[in-house]
Amino acid sequence: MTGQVRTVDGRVAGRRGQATRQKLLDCLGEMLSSSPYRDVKVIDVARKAGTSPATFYQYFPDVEGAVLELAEEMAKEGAGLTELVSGRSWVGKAAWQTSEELVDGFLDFWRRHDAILRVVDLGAAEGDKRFYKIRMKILNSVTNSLTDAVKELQAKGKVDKEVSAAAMAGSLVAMLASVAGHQKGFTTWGVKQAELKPNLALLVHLGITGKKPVR
Amino acid sequence: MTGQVRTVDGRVAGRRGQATRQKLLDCLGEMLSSSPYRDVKVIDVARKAGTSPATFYQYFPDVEGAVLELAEEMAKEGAGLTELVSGRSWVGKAAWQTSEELVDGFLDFWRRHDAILRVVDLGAAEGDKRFYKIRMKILNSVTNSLTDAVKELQAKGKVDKEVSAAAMAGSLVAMLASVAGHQKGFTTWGVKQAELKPNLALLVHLGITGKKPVR
DNA sequence: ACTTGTCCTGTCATGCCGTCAGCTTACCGA
DNA sequence: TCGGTAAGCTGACGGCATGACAGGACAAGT
Repeated sequence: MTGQVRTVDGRVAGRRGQATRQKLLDCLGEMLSSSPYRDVKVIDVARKAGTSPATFYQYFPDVEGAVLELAEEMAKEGAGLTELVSGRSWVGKAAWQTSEELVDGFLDFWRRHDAILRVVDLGAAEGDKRFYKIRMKILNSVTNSLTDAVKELQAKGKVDKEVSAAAMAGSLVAMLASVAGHQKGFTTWGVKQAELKPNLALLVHLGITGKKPVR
Repeated sequence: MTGQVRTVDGRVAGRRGQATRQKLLDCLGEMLSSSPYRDVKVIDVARKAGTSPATFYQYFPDVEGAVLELAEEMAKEGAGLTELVSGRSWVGKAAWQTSEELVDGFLDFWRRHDAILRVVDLGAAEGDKRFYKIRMKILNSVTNSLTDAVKELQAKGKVDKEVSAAAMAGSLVAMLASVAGHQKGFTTWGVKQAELKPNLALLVHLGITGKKPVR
């Protein structure tokens, strides 16, 4: 289904080609971490990878195209975030643990990929469907699981029927994503990581179960 | 305090100068709404304003500098967001109304300024202190008020002492900002505005008071 | 009309973008 | 071993954005 990796002009990439392609992607990732997105130039990425701009254009249509590729890679790993929610219990003490682990896992993932996620976020906010799709792919893995959790609790009568499961899950995940994206900001401002996490977990718990946690 | 408006080379701008400067800012704002940040070029802004690139550089060091100016303008208006929280009641039915109005006001403000806020968000996430400061200026007006509200409730013994007021307020505001930034995304996906707002209000209420709302 | 200071633009050097033709390298079958 | 073929890379080029400057246009006061 994925087919082979192809160059822009249609050739199939061999071993060597894939290597340089990957090197370009790696260097692009580094550049994104170290300088503003607006200032990342093809020529810099190429230089950093020890090759020429022309080579870059052989594998990617432009910087944006390469970023999409990078984001795609990350999204695959992001699918694993589902496991932070699915199959977990949202009752009693276990619910608190579930909340904490979800927050932990989420913040960690975001911290590891903050540079690319920033750009994906921007692209999605600007209305670019390709970026939006990738963002969804990552967030949905968690959102859907959370939505199911809420619906299940509703079925048992433990949560008000009025609550829209999807909206609630979506809002919580958006919160996590946003806070994760500005983690550095929070700490610079004076809120410590140590008190940030429990509060996020508390909000998640409140949002899903509608009750204060039992610790 | 603000002093006079000055050109890059130090001259004070007169009436006519201020007009073209403002026109450039307006056009920049439009461009930001209609095309990706990365693709906004000085020459396009200048053309749209019916002037030349050289004129642009007389008033702003670069695109980023002009965006900062635009953001500064918006931040002034954003200070008014405080009134959505300060002096409101967080007890009983009134608390629900306060929550709803806060969400309403916030989403509305964000929708009106989404293009610039996107860029400010990006700049802040990338670690640019100037953008970060502006973001804080806007969010703090709400965050501080919310923090006070939580502390007050804590003093009355209505909210657990363990809760970090600042972290809670910060997380809620981050959530609002994030959801606001992806409003279009939510609707495209299938969550309607009508069910999004009550759920956000519910989360705000839960976060601040720790209780389910009385409607 | 002349001066003064503000305001705008033509022009130019510089540097990045994106493309192409052409060169080198690796692989493969005869 | 020897082409043949496709993959892989780059130098070079026209085109366009950037950013600096000097000089011209304009308004207001004298």
